Amino acid sequence: MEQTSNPSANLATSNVGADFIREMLANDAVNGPYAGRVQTRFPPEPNGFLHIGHAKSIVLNFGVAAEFGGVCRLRFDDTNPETEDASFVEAICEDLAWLGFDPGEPAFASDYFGQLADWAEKLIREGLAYVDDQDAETISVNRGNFTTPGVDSPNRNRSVQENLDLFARMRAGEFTDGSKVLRAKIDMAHHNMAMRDPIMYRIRNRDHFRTADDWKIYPTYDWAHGQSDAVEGVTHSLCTLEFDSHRPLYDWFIENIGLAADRPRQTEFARLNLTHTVLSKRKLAELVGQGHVDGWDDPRMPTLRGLRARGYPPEAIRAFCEHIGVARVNGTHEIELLESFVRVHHNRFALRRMAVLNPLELVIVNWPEGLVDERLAVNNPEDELAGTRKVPFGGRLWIERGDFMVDPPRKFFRLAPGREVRLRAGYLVTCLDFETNAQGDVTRVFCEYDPATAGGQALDGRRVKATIHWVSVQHALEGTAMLYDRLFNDAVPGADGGDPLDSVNPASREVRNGVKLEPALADTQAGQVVQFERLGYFAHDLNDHLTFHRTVGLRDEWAKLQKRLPKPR
RNA sequence: UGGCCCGUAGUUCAACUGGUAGAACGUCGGACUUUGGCUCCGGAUGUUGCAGGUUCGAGCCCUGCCGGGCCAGCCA
Repeated sequence: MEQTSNPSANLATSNVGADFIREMLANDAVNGPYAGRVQTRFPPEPNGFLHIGHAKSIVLNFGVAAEFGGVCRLRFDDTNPETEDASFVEAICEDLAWLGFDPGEPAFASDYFGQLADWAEKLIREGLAYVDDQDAETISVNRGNFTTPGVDSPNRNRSVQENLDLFARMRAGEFTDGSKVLRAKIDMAHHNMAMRDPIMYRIRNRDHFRTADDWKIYPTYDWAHGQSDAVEGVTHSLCTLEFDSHRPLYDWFIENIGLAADRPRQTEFARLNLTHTVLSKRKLAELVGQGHVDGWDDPRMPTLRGLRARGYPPEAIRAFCEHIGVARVNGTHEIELLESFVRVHHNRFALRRMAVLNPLELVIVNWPEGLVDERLAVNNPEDELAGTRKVPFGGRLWIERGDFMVDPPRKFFRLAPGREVRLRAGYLVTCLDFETNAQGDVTRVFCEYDPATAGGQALDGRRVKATIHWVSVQHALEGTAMLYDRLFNDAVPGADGGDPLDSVNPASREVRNGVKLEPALADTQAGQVVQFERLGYFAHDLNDHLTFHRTVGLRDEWAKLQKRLPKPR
């Protein structure tokens, strides 16, 4: 065959420095048994929602297939009727599509139950599988442990005829759950526990969401996965590191069934871990179950649905997954890196709006009574095509409480008595006075504006050190802001050996009602992400109008400075 | 305890397969700025887990330690 006609062949020499999987693919394109063909799969179990860890696998599997001119299929590993159901199939397809990948016509391991059973019979006939009557407990004990070999089951040497008969009756539903299993006959003394006569089928007299009551026996992961890969023509079966010790078994099944040289091969890579969160289905379920979050789609959850509600764009998630690459080292990525990708995307595309989260009233003492000035504000300085909008400006404005200080430290550039600042897209104002209540809290700030600075520019060229945002009191809409902090206080929850949930941050969400919003915010669509100027990116709630979820804050030099400065009065 | 996998800046990855260690994020400093954002420029950080060995030369090869992860579901 002429390799020059193979588009993948060119990649073989141009992938120096690529990750180990792409290097393998490039090499296989030329030297492998697949004639340059690449086929991968994304194999979720339909018993939970996709999270960002799955996104890494999706981006890898679909990405690599596309790069090498191959295909990647979505296949549901639906081998356990006890926990799986159709609603998850739908949710997973939705989330996959949202991430930017085509679920196509998904495949199901259950599509191959018939083929699997035929192959199982073939192994029985060759004396490589047997029906075991021992109960789960006994099987477990007899499997031995790391230092002691297992002991053979008394049923290990049943005749082929008897095994065939028993297996047929298992299929027919003659036995109760757990009373019998089909096991591969490999080696009870194998140093790899996965090879000590692993279970291929267990009896479950229970309806499956796709095959209904067709089957009374269900294949285990080990028996179903590699064979499903083989049926579909998968060349490279990419999975996570914990399956490393299962690879010999994956190979054993494939080889003993007698599949051809272009059979699938398993390669493991490190799963994704992120600081300040958890990515295990079990722990995620506990967060929901124990009420630490509102649900699987809570904006604090690392699920795709949660991230979507939080305002994380699929583009940023994909870019993050591509950036982190793939290796065999089990590590933990800093959540800040993901956030950085989120900021990069929104900085480019999010419309700028003004909102005041912690309002303080500013009165312009020389503002003409009753005058409303429609100021023109830029929608996105990073995108001229985003245009401008009008923002009403009056004599009473809400400003951020943190933008005024009675007795500011040297590095504070914002408003203070005697200080002049710019009101974004408005005017330059100088603070003349302020008012406090009985507790000494500032209740109002009095300023004088310079009428010659409309738009925010002084004709005499004088400069101000700060620009602050504002919302007209008279025109302000009231909304709700959900301010999120890390879900877990510990960078790596559970690293100390305790329960990861022990470090759940009880203050991971602050609900701020009565936030002041500029009128244009009324037009924000469900799910749309805007930048509240100087504060951060906020995603409009999917259902509640004028409720915004803080996606991520802006980088904040002042906040960093404050941490180093002595506590101000 | 046994087997397997893995150790390179704070973090995650590179280093053309043996030629003297780089990037991104973070961090620090500066420039610019109608967002203390963005952008731009610059700095710092490594005994390549440790100890030997092979070699003219080792992050790459060998040996031994140390540390971490995974494995004893009829979960995946």
